Amino acid sequence: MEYEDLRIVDTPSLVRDHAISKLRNAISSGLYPPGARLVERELCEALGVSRTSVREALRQLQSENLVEVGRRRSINVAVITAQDAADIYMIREMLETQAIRRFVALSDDAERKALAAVHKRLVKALSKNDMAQLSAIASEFYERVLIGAKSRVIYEVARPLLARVNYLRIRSMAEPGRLDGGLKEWDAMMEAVQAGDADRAAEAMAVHLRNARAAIVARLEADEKTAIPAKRKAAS
Amino acid sequence: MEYEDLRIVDTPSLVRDHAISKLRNAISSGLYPPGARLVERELCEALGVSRTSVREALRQLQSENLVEVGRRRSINVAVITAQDAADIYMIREMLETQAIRRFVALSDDAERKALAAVHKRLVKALSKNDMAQLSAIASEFYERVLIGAKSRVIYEVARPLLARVNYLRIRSMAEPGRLDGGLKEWDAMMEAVQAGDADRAAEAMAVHLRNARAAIVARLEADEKTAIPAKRKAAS
DNA sequence: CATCTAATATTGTCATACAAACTGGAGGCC
DNA sequence: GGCCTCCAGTTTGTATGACAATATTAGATG
Repeated sequence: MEYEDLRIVDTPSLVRDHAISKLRNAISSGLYPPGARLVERELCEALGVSRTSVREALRQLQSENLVEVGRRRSINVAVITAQDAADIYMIREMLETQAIRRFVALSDDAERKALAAVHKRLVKALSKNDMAQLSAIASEFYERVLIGAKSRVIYEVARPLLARVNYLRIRSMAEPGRLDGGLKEWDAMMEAVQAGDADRAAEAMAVHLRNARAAIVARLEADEKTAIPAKRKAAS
Repeated sequence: MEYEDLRIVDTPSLVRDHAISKLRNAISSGLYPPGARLVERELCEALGVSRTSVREALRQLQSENLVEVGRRRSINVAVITAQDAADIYMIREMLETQAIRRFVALSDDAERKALAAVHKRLVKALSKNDMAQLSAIASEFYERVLIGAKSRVIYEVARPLLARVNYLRIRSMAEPGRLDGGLKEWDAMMEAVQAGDADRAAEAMAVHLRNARAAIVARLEADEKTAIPAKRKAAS
């Protein structure tokens, strides 16, 4: 999920970036669940960095809408409502259908091969019902499509959206029937990409995201109906 | 362009936010042109705040892609290529047509009235050929549409895109013929909104953004052909 | 048991400090 | 004169410590 830059030039790896990616992971994985309060001092200890760095990391996560400020200036993991999820998936559909079209048109051989490899791993994980693994691989698939589309802007806009729904994916894939349906969707996408058929690839992506959206929105709406939790604490 | 929060509760106005909005303005207005290097110490002096605050502000602007890190860690005002601009406008078209549809469906009377008022000011400024003014009002128009669409997600995704092209708008509107064409476009949008015709409003927005895109991309391509400036300094 | 008050935590901001990387120049060398 | 090297000054990244203004909690009190 996280790739170290292997570029020869320039990458003294910043403490801040490390902190950001740790926090992102903690949120994606659900270690810090939606609504959990993030206390600077605790994060300093947990990450072993100074408050300076933690604060800069938080500012960035804030811009990415992974965390939000509560009424009293507290920083909480962002809560995604059913409405939010519906909108995010709608926008993802717009962006990622466009992205996969460009992937078909612009990707080089290595990129297509790499995508196929990811797809293969996906199928394998799918057969094992390993949700966490599956979610991580799916993330990588989407991301590779975005990268192969070779548009800085599309990447910059779509990537944060991916990050925001990351932690929802595990649950959505656990919806009954979602797994099998999912398999066909991934296959269709991959096949269209390899056939170089942009229209079909885009349509397959659209179908996939619409189905994912339906599953996630349904789940969130069900959640919202049952529970209005007042406060949630972070996992220790 | 910048509205102070008038909410009764909670708004001790942070130094950091002040810094962010000052910097945003400086970039939008062209005071800090694309490529200009932003030196922390200078910003501290200019803004009269500590390095801590400046750095946190920069992190945020960085997430918003208004500034980017140069090869050796320097922070520069983001340079937008013709390709970037084309993509940004493509995405804006997707998002803002959706937004104006929702505006038509969901806005209340006050919001429609406010939008009409902005439109009126727009027309006035247009007749005076006051580009800077015009750009600011146009910004407000787009923003009000986004707000009236009542989708947190759409707003969060589209708003940074608006900010990124802000400084380009002045130049694009100066393109010959763009002004008059622009007037018709705005009128069409406003009329459709007031008629409650979502389809027509969306189409008008799409046409408007496509035209704006064409003007800006043409301008940027022309620029890129003539000059490959090595370094640019910030205005003092 | 409800409330008010005092002790404690948390956030926002500033001032410093210092290492590492980078920049620009002064001299020195050919 | 042109070129290279090494030194001093910049700039960024990070850590600390301090302090005011609020929140939150715990306690004391009726």
